[in-house]
Amino acid sequence: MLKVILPDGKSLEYSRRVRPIDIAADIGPRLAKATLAAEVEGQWIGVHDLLPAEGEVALRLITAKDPKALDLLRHSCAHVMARAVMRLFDGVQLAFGPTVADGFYYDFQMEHALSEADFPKIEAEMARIVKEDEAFERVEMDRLEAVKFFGDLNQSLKVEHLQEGLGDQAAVSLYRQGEFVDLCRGPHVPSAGVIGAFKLLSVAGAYWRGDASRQQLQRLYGTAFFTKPELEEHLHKIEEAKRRDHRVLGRQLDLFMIDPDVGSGLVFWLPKGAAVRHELENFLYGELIRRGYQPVNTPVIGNVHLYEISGHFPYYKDSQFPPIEMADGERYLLRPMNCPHHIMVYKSRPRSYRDLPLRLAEFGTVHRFEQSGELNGMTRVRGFTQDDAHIFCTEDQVAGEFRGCLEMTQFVLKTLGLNEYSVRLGFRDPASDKYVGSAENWRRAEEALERVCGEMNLPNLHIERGEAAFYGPKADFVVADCIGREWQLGTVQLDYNLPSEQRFGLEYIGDDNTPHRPVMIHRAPFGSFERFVGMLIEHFAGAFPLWLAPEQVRVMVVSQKVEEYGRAVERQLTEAGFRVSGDYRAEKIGAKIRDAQLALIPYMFVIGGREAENDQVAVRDRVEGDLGAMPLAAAIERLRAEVAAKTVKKK
RNA sequence: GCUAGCGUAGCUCAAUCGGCAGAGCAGCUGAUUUGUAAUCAGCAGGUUGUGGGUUCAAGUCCCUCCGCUAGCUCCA
Repeated sequence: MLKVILPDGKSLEYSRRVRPIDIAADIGPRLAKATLAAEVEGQWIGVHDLLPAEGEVALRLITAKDPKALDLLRHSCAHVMARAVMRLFDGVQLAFGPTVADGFYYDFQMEHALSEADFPKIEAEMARIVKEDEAFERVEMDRLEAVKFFGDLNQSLKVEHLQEGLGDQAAVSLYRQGEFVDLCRGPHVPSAGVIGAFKLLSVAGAYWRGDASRQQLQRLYGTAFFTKPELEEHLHKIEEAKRRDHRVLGRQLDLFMIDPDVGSGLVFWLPKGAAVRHELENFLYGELIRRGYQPVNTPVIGNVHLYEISGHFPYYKDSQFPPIEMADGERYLLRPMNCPHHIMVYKSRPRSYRDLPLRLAEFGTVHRFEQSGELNGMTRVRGFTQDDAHIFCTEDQVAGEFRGCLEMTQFVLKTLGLNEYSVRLGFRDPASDKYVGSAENWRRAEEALERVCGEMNLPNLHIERGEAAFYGPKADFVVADCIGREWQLGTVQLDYNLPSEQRFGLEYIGDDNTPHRPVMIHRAPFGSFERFVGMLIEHFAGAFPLWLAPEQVRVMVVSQKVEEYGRAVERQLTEAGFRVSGDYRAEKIGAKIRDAQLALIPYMFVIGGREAENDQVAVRDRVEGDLGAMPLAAAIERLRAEVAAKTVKKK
């Protein structure tokens, strides 16, 4: 006898083995039709899966209204896609087919190279399968039995996974839909007919089991929704996002460029982009001074010997610009990071505990030879400037300093209105051998970090094992770009390694008159100016707040008759410290306004005969429109206040 | 680096089966002197990413290299 307890407290009893679909049917035929899955003791199961023969289970029926139901639908759609591909092409080996943030993919190994030209054909076959509306069916199997089963089907990737990838798991589950069957944990929607709308999006390569040394599979991406309007809205959103891509806006707004003749991944900051960066540098510099940092400037190249001591040189050899060898045999490396140089500043004289914490800051330019396929606009480049600093402190000061770094990063992000980010604690993967330093140091560092972060109110704080730097654990501020890719911006990293005996052997004399070892903190609130500004362009869709706008005001004359007064206004704005330009073309005022609107200039000062007579300007706000005429002095005061407050206007 | 796709004027894009490289915007010149999102006319702009091949003929087909895009791998 099985007792099924429903969420509303009612219960049903069964003396035969039942499935969720049976229970839904007993409650009502309409519910049976709408039920996609069931939740039993926190686990989702399929509608056709058998419940236990006896005992008591709490059961919740899942319909399309459940937010997680979309995942279920997409995973089922992935199976439908794989089925269509297998129907259309020969020799298809199945790999994995999970859901991702906005859709799903399936990996295949097959002779035919898939391309977008194949999409209509595959989509048509998928539509046929959806129309056929066959049920998904769960099959349980002993693992060895499954090895034979997939072996008979010539699915060698599945056999390999069953033999090597599943540990000592004894039984596995398969899902079958018509002639298609795959190893799958499930659950699935009851039948394919539930899939209301789907679309294939792209095809790309992916390594078997994410290992670059193994064979490459073809990964087919798609997405699915319960209804067509939802799909269309999603596709529309993707189009909108493309419009705010920093690479597109960077060109349109003349912010930056990359010239392949100079080198891939090497960014030119054009005058307008440089203006934005300059404002950000000023802002950060002020914060550094306020928070007790001491700015330094250090060389952008250094003797290879230095990086051998730090351990970077042999370790990251492949992703560095190769060293320059001089006639005397000395070798110099374009620096891939600033830390060793700041360490040399620390070492330039004996240090006392009274010097600590020593906070050395530098907008330091570094170069790394990233693989060509990893380059991306401003977000992944080969030369970039970090808003870097290194804090040398005592063991006792670590928690407080680390906290200070996190607070500064939060302050910076808040000032810019960047509130959508998550904080990732990158810890060591104990199974890997890529880390240096004693297990004891790692344990201490990770504990300290977790404690400090836990005390603060950090958004979406989560731990990821294996995400640590090779020398210590870190806290990364991760922001998603307009098409959903995640980028690490700010970072705070703890380092017990570089100060150690094996590396630079840093010391300070304590109040007990004996030498002690300092701890190092690496931190960069922006990460790099390149990546940060790339994200900011997308965040603001190119419409920077007044204090950052490359061009803050455009003066425009209604007629060239008042050009003289216009130029006087422009001069006064320049003298008041604003970035300003003037439009004295023989165009209609409507055309000038349109051009300024498209250039996303925050303020337009319109000047005609009336203003010229009264020493006024007609102020137009890019977002709010015409604000009417006011004395020039009042307009300047208004702008000053807005710049000082670093106001971020909601669109 | 790997897999796939793409590369035409400064930008966005055309060019049917391999048959005279073209438009809009931007630029320049002239006219127009304008009141809150596009005044009109004209001019100029190209070794179709590079190098090679096939062909009577290549933007179009094939190969090489370079670059870009998506994903994978990587990210001190």
